[in-house]
Amino acid sequence: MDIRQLRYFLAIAEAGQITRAAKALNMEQPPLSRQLKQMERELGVTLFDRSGKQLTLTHAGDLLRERAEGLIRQLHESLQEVKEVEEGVSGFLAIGAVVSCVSLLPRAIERYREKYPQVTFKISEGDHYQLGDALAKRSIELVVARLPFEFAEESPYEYDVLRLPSDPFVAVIPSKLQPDQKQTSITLAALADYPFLTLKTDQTIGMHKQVMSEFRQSGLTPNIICECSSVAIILSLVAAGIGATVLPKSVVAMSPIDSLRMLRIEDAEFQSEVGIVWLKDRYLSKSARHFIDQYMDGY
Amino acid sequence: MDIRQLRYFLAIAEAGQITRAAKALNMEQPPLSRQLKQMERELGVTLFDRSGKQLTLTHAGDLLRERAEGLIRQLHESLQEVKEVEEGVSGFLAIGAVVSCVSLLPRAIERYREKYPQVTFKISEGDHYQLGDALAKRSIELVVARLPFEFAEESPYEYDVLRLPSDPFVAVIPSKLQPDQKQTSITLAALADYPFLTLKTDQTIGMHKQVMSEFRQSGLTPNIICECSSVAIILSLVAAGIGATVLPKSVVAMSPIDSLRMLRIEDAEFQSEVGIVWLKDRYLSKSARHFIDQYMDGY
DNA sequence: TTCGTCCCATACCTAAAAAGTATGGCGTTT
DNA sequence: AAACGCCATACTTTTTAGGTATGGGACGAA
Repeated sequence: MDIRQLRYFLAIAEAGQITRAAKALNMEQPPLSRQLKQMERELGVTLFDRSGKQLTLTHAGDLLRERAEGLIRQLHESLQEVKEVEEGVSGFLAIGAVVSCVSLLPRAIERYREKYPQVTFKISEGDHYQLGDALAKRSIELVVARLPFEFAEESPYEYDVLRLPSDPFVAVIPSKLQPDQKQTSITLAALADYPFLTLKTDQTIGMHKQVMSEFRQSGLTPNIICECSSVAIILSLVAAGIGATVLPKSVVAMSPIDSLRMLRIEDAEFQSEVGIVWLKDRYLSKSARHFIDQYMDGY
Repeated sequence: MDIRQLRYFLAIAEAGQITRAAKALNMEQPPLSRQLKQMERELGVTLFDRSGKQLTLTHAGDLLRERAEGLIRQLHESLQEVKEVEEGVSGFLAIGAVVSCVSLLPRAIERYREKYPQVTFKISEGDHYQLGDALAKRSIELVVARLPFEFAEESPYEYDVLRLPSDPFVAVIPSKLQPDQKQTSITLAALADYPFLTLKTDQTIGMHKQVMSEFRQSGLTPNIICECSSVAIILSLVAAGIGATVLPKSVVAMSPIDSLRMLRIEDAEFQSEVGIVWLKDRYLSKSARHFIDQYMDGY
């Protein structure tokens, strides 16, 4: 049974005769007659009562008419839905982000949804390793992360990257250890005097290395008293006065807390590169492309 | 977009590759490749991500898979339903009956539903004229009526008839006018002495004529004091003692009332022929055929 | 790295199915 | 009775799907 045959059948049912239906379908009468007959043979069913001068539906035919109308309507709707997903105006977009970048998402998503209100999001958070894995498994399409995006010695995948405006590192110091309200910056050397907290796990070590190398270039070695695995932990420790740390500005700006102060670092060109990362030469949904394009256009 | 293509698409989605799907479909790989490509072109949609070694569904493809599965399932179910209606195991059966025959329906329907519990009924009641009209308009398929089934001088339709066991006419007499409890029969002559009620309207005159002609053959002329249009009216008038009448036995037996008595008519072969009537050489649903067959088998 | 394997895509050919044409039969209408 | 309208059949043409041969690209093993 074929969609075309269902259409033919409906045309005949509506016209009440084959000749007129054939005209409506822009075809000749004999092929239509044949299709109807074949359909009835295939189903083992009499669809029309031909005994009168006018073709009338049998009970079976009337039921088929109802069902066929529904099916054809549903088919159209489904194809329309599929097209919308393809065009990126509907469907969903799965994005992953490292903790230190989640603060960038709300604004981006808000902007995106202004243009494509039908698109929903699936956001996951993880370290570079988890996110790279998720990309490979295609459970997410885009990653927002600190650059460079590396999660293993040698990944078998290649990535495309869109660099976002870089995010300057700032010093984060407990208010109680830095009572001078007017001071807005600090030197690396002064910073190295504080007990130091760093964001580091076995899996995510990139930012830690970047910060350390900056100190090392100035001949300094901070006194690391704690390695923390999450931003929430490190900020709460700083707020409690345990020590100071260095974090990308956007991370700190997201959660302003009275008990800690954010200071510019005077003597270092010290920035965290942030980027949107995706698998190179792999299929990217239109939704994901739109997300990227939004940044491309923006800057 | 074609059902076949949806099947192909689902096979590919399930197999994860075209070659294996082609094997499952008992066809070669190139035609399947082409169909998929054509489908994507037709929809303007990328359904599979071919960049990996394994074909994976895009978001649009995944949506189409869901929809296609639903559509194909529904199509099968619909065709199955249609076949069931054709076979007469499902659907409905529209029957008309004259008032004096409705008493025959309950048992017939009960018996029918034992065999075809999925079939529902639409019953309408009317005179010969209305029922013939309904047959012509195909709003009913069968009529149960007194024979002969004639409703106009010349009907443009021909009918097929299945005669049912004939229904003897009985005299119906008010208990108060016939106090002898033991008497079970009466002569035409005795009956003609009662004030007579008859079932007759302008449209339905058959039974009246039959009864009158029977009296006439015996040289009797009943004293007709009232023409009634319905069984309910005539029975209530008899019960009230207004007069006597003659009705088919089944009609009276249906509603036994203390205040009236039913007597066999001794000296007349006096029967009402009952039959199932339908349009000759016209389509009859299987349900209707089954209904007729049930009587054919029964007797 | 290179070779072999697996899979998809393309080009070309064959087969099947659908559409078109011509025509005849049947029933209704005038 | 003749004319018309509609359906059905037989036959032809066109379209579309399916099959065969083959090449290119990715992946894995040697």
